[in-house]
Amino acid sequence: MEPRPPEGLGSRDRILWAAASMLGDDPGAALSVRAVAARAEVSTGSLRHHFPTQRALLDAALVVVYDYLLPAGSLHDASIPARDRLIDNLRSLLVPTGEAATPQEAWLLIFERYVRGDPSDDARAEYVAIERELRRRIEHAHVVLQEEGAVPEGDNARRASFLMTVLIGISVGQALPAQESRLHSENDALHLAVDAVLGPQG
Amino acid sequence: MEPRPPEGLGSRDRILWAAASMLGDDPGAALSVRAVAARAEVSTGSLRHHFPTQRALLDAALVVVYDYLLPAGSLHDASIPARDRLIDNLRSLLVPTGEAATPQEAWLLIFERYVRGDPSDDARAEYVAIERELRRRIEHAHVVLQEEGAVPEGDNARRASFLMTVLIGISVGQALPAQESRLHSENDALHLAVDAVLGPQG
DNA sequence: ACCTGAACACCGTTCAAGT
DNA sequence: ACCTGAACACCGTTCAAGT
Repeated sequence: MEPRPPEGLGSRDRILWAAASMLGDDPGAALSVRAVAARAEVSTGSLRHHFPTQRALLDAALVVVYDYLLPAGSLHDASIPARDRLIDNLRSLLVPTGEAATPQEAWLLIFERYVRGDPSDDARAEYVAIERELRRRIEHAHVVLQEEGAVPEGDNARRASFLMTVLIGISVGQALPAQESRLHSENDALHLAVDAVLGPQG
Repeated sequence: MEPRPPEGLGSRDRILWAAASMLGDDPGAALSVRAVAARAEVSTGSLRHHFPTQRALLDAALVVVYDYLLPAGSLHDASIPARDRLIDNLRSLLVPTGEAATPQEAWLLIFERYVRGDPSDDARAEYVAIERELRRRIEHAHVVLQEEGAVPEGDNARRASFLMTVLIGISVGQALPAQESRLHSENDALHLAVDAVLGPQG
């Protein structure tokens, strides 16, 4: 039942294949050392040799998944300022997908499934996985921009966590009644948040 | 060196005291079963008896910290840095009030009244008024701090709008399922947001 | 350099056994 | 009911030892 790594791959590539395939099975998967090493059919020591921390492994796996396996937006277009690309990337996460056509529908669904009436452990886990995947996409955007030197080193998980909070705030704000156009204040919030994260110079 | 629980407390209260004191030492503390149990001087089994999961323990500890130990409105206390007072002020807006006892209940009510099924104009106006009042409180905090010269001149409405978005994000985050303690990331988000608004020097 | 697998120092949760 | 502490099934990281 367990999928096995393609033949002819070196250890490092088997590890990346294993991690990517686990994210493919479940984008919110936890990626523990032992689980990835087992699927890659290498030892935990070998995994640690190629990827000194879990962060390093996760970052490398996300590059494989998002840059190599999934279509890219403007993220890699070096002619656009890093700040704008990050904002584009975040904005793309705000677009409702799946069953929901509007922010109202989207959040009503989310609350129905994951908030109302003491949701089951399965339901909770499902939401946690969804959020983790979004977080990872944001982290990945940071890694890409960092590789260009366009974004300073720093705690990308922390940055992603903050930006996730701002995105939730904006998205819920879209669902709530408002007197005037939100377009300007949403844009403004995204810019302020991204500047807070990228540092003074932007 | 290790602080010891006050005498005369029952196990449950010793556990809460231990958890609260650890959060007092470091709001980002991890609160592991063993660490809390050790400071409380009870067994892990006893801790689990009173608080069946880490979530339950953390939630109970947060109630102690925020509702019981920190009821002070610090806005006018010039001995506290402006930045900290603004954060305190924002945090006070996050505490559920009225009919709702939890963020879950609060947001379910809000969505029921102001989002589901094309709300009436009256309902919409009601929400707009609530949000305006919250915005005003945030703006007011800016004004108070500006009068002291502790906050630079600037567009307070814009600042309040951004902080409102972040507060909504944090509050909805509190209602949604999460795997780990949100305490640290919430704190972090508040700090990042306030720094973004107050400018580089803080 | 690359790899192994044990060891270390942690987690949260469960549970038989005591009082 | 309350409490104990061992046991279980996990973590991520380190490291001596092999090739």
